[in-house]
Amino acid sequence: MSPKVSKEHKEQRRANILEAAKDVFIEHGYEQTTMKHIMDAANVSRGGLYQYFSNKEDVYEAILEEMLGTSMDRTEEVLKSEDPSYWEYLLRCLYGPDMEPDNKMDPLASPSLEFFITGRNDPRRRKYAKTRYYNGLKLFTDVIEQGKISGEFTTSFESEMIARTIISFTDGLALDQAIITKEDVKIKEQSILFIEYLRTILGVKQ
Amino acid sequence: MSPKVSKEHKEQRRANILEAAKDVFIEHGYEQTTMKHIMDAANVSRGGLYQYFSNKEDVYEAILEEMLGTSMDRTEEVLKSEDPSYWEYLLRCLYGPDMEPDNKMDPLASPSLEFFITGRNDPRRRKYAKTRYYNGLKLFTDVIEQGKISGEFTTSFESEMIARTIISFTDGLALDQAIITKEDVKIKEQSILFIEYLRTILGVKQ
Amino acid sequence: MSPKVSKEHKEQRRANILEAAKDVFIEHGYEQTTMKHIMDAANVSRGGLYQYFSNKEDVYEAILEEMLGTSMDRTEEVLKSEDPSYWEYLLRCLYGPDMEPDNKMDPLASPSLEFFITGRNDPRRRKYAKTRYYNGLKLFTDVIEQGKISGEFTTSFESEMIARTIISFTDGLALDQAIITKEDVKIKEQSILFIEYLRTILGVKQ
Amino acid sequence: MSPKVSKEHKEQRRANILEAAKDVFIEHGYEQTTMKHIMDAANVSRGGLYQYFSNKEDVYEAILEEMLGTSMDRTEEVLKSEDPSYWEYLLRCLYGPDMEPDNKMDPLASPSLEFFITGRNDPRRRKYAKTRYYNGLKLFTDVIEQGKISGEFTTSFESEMIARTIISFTDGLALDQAIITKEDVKIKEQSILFIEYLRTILGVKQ
DNA sequence: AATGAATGAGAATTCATTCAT
DNA sequence: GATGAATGAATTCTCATTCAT
Repeated sequence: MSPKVSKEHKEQRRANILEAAKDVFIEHGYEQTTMKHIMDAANVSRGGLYQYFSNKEDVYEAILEEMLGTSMDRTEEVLKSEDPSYWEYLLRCLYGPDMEPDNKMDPLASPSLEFFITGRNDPRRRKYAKTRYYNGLKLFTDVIEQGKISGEFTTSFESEMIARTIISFTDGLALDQAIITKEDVKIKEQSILFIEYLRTILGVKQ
Repeated sequence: MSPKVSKEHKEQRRANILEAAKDVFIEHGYEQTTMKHIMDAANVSRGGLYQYFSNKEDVYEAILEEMLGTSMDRTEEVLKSEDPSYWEYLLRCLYGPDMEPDNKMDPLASPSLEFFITGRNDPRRRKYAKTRYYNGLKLFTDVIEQGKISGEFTTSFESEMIARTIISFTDGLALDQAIITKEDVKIKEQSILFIEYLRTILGVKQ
Repeated sequence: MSPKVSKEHKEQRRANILEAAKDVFIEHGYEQTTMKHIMDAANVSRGGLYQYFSNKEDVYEAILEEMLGTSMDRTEEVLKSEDPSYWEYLLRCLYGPDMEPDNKMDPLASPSLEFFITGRNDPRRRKYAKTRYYNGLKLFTDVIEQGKISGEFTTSFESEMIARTIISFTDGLALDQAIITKEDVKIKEQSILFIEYLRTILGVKQ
Repeated sequence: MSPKVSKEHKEQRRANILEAAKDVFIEHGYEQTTMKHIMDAANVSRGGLYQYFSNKEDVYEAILEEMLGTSMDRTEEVLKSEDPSYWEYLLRCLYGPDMEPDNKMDPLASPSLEFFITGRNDPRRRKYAKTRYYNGLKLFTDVIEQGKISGEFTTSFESEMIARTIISFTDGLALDQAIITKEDVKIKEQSILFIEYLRTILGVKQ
């Protein structure tokens, strides 16, 4: 009656496939990746793969789901932390715990942008793109709003519009580094300048 | 004896195909478009199409070539114009003659980003992406540099870095409106805020 | 020590599977039905199902076996009954105890015809089809023959040929109602006419 | 501008494929036949075949279309012929010009029945089955009706019901010979008996 | 040059069957 | 005996590209 292999085992297997799939997507990009690539990377048979995911899109959606979940979690986490400063909080959201911009970006950013842009006429994919956008928008808007309330930010600009700018700029950076080269785009330097901009526009009090 | 007429004819035919192809790429996106789509839109036979272009990539490269040419031309044009103000000059580059940002974007931006991002591992495509990037970089850097020299801009930031920011932000905007929706992205409002930013960071003198 | 109980259990399980399988075959037809369908309907695991039947054909053969058995039984039964009239006896065979044709047909007729016709090049299936045919042929021939001997039927036609006609017509009716629609085929009306025909051709004495 | 290969050539090719496909369907049956079989029999490449027919069902529908067309034509033909006798006319419809039943049946009858019965839950196929049924029904009903009017048939039975019987019986015969064997079913003898039946039930006047 | 029929490689998907636990 | 995860063969279908005319 009870299943031969534990449910955890299935979860594990699924997770393994996803891990392998991520690598493949990072290496080949979304469009170029085939189910065969994933099979080979994950060491699953054709049928095995299809047991877990019904097609390539399904695999990628699972990855996105995970990413969105992770980002939500991180957001929660950050929100709970009794950060003394919304400014630092914002920087942490953008550049990680050390608040130091570097030249690294999420390697899944490229295949994700590819997934979204090649599927921009497909409602299903569009929905994922929107979720991703609005998740970010909510996070940044909230932080800025809180900072305003606390008196840390003295800007007269709309919080939401600033939040949008953060996303647009970040996406642009991700896009450019994907299609050109990390080195060419000077992500780090641009980020530093962008931080300056944000500080100014938000009217961050020392 | 002379092939002049026939050559003109060929040019014409090629141009027609490209016009039709643009429409198709705008409608379906780069990946989804097939040679059949182009054939049908351009009213050419299969063989006819292959006489002018050896594959889909070739067609799109021709379109890019034209776009790059046009942008270079526009740059030249603008540079020659005895614009009294580098600031206005910059705005004209970004938002056209009336310097007013609106919600419209180049409809070819989406398929182009798609072309670049899906082909980011292909040196050939990457080269196009780089050319596009560096063309823009050169233009904006030059203008800012000139503005500095003339004393119109009083910034202490590196011209090139500001130029990069312009490109990244613009690309991000283009990307977001492609994958979400014009309305959702509030291009116009974001652009207005971005102009404010530029004005500040460049230290534009009235 | 004795496997009696477990054997009964197995029989029961097998019977359950067959019952469920019948429903599935009736709903989806033979070809469209997959082992998965049967598993789900019977609430058996994949391996469990294969313990009892080695493939879909095997399942259907078991159903046929049962049907043939039932029909033989019914025949026996009817034969034993001290029916005063072979004519009524014949009608009972065709239309059940009340001898009234109606629009209902055996719901397994359709999947069975499908099973036979799609497998008409397979000796194994053909054998089942023949058994079914000759079972019926034997039954009807016997009844007619008996009726002749008893003087109830006064026909000069060969009993076997009339029996064949009964089968062909019945099969035709089953086929047509399967591929068209019960309503469209007017089974009941056709059956009434067919009874008239039989009465005439058999020369049934009141 | 004008096509390289004449339209007739395409028609010819299509017809060739259909001829080959018929043979294959007759040999393997509808379900067992694959596109590969047809490709090989017709000596076309995969792509070539798909240029003419988009899938197996499409191929078979073309065959059916042709059959229905042919049967309609034959009907027209027969109707135009100033046949002196509706009875002979009817026999010609059923058994060809010589009005002699034989053991041969249309070899496409089996795959067609298979096509209809396996697709009985598919509205598209059902429509073909209905068309086929109602075409026949119309033909036979008309002939019988005419025969009644002319006084040649003196039956009091509904023409339509007799017509239905003709179809059901014919279909039953086709089915049985498909799943058993021509020899086993004694088509010729059954047909002779059926003619007797029809003569009686129609009240054919000498 | 132009045509469009023909080609075939490659990707996706399904499902019967096996087999380790 | 039972389970259900895993396998892989078989098939469908699409499209870029070639090529005879």
